[in-house]
Amino acid sequence: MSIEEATTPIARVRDALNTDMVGQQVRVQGWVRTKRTSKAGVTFLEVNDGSGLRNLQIVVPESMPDYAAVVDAATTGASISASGMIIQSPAEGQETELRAESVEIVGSSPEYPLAKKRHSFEYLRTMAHLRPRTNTFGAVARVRNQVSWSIHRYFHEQGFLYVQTPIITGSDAEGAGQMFQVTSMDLKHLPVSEGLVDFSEDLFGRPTYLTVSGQLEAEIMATAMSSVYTFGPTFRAENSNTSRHLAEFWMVEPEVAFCDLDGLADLAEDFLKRIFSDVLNESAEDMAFFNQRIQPGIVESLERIANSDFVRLTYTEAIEVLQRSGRDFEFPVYWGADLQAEHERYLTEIQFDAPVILTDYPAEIKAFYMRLNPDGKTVAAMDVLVPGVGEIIGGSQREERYDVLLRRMKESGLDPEHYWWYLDLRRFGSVPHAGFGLGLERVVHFITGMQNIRDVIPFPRTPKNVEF
RNA sequence: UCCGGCGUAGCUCAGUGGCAGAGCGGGCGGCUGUUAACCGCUUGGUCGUAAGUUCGAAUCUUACCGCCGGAGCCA
Repeated sequence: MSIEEATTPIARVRDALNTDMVGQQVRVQGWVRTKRTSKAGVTFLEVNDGSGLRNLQIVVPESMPDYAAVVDAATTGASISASGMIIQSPAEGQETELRAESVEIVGSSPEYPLAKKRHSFEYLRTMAHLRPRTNTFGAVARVRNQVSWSIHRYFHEQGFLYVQTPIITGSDAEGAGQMFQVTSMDLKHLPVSEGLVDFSEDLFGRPTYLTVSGQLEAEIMATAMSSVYTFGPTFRAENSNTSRHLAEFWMVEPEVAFCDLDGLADLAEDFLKRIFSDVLNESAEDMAFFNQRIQPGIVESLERIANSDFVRLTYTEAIEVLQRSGRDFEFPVYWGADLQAEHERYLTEIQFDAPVILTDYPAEIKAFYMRLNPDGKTVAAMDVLVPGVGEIIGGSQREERYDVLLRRMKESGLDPEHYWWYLDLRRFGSVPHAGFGLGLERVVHFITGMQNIRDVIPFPRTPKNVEF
């Protein structure tokens, strides 16, 4: 590389596609998507660097030094660095192109396994190290980034404090499924005392687990800082084999002091609408791609949702709606039964065709920390259901009354001594508070219209899948 | 974990008891300011693994492994 080339400003592909750049001398670095050689003495390289969906066409003239060698090595997948001038393209298909004066092959790519054709998502999952280089997975990565930013921005603007809750926890029943156990002990030589593993030998001196939720710790922070949220990885050791579950996923959990269930539902609705409109505005190109190639109508659907009220009804009302529907459900509908996927789907896809916020579930089917309603049989719980994906948010007003919480804990078979600090929050300045959990992947799943949640996280962890 | 479906060329799939196939990709050649390029030729196989039935198995049976879809659990 000459000194002149080294000092040429680097342009991202996304910027080089802008007609404002015409006449600029730039260097573009990226990976070759396709190569087309014309015998008229010119080769076209389409290059992408992840900055956007569209590729930059680099026109390599035969007169360029090392033309034959460069063109030979610039195969699909190769990384290159090209210098030249951005010009207005004389041909159809793109507004600008780079007229190369020099092209350096940074890394060649013989026998690249991803052909220039459509691959099944199942096959691409076996190529998780290369699939970010495809249009679909590049777009997913950018939308996921946009959603993450939007989440932080929303809460920041609302005056929430971003707090970090632990990933390793000593609580063995946070109320959300099977947990992964964490240990530093040698599993081949476990210290055993009276037939049981002696955890006093373990690093923490007791059994520890990967967190399934940051909620309990977020409640601690909320009862000091008022409005907080966590945003981090969570883990479920369930043997779930579905298109909607992961063993490791990212969850956003706001927790708000001096807030009841109505306030929480308002927050959830405002929050979701904001994410949807942000993505539509700021990832328009990628969303147009999903709309065209993945799920026709998804853009219009998101626009409608962002601009209309969510349907709100209580569990009891939902049961009545389902019973009146005349539908022959596989699982019977009666008060006290947990709603099945088919019931949720009926409500959100057929009855209302909109997001639905269901509230006030029977206490028996919900967690111990949810606030008992005055009727004594329901709790102030809330699920937000969206068409296609189902439950996207689960939350509740928390039980702030010491005696009620203690009783509910015992009824759930939990040892109050393990939750002494959680109970303490109800002894010292207790306050009504509420919070919810939103699965990042569920949101991206819904927004992109991708069929499988394993395709909206770069490195999915599911049973028997941890290669990358 | 349960139910159902599927494992055949690098990829997507056809072949359902009698010679192992197509399209795409790869290679070679032609053509072209090209752009899902196009045209011709060509390459390419442990039919998931193991056992069984049969004169003969990719095809039928059994077990196992893997993948996909649905259900449950949930976000």
